[in-house]
Amino acid sequence: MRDNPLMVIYRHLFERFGPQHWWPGETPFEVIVGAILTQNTAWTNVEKAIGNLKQAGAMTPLGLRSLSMDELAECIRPAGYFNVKARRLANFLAWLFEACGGDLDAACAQRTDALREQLLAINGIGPETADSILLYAFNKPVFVIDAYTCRILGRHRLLDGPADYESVREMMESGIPRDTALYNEYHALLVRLGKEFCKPRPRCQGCPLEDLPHDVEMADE
DNA sequence: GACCAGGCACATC
DNA sequence: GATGTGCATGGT
Repeated sequence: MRDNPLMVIYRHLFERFGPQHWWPGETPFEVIVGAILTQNTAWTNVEKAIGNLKQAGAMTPLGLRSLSMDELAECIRPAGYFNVKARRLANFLAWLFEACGGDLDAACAQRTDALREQLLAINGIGPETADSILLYAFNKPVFVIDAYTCRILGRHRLLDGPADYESVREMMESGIPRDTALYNEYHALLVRLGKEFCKPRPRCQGCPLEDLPHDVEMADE
């Protein structure tokens, strides 16, 4: 395992950045709401929307369900795409109450693959959002793949060209020990690295991976 | 003012 | 099946 490039990257990142303590949410429900709100959106904007929801007493399944669509959209306006995301939150809630009686523990008690399938069947929850919920709200060992992950792996020549979500996920899950805490930390570290060094226009000087093989010019999106 | 941010669904070819 | 487009706010 020492020479596994994925674990080499992990060690570099952990040594440089330390534990990230993700996900920034006080409850599993808040993590789920955040996962939907952060779709293609900066987290700073999501925080404002979460603050509005808390102020409205809507950071529980019942509380959120009591809001009208207009009230919900108004609360989450700062997170962008507010009409779309209001519908997506409502879709998630509808599933939670219909399938699990509004009880997240009941949802969590299911097999991981069955739960993942149900989440993916909800309109507005795609693979990244589903896996973020599984890992960070339900503590299931599912590796979350996002744009940063693909970009970083691509630039370090660990992907053969553009790869689809599932194949990248399988690569990560088969390449590192199946461990929820490790998955949690690793993904958070990749996002941290991505935010600081691996934007579409990369800034590689000082990057903790700058001594590893990489190619900043590679077309990767 | 352009670019970017922890995507996804849907239309079109 | 692949590719393009709409959705929207706020920070840099």
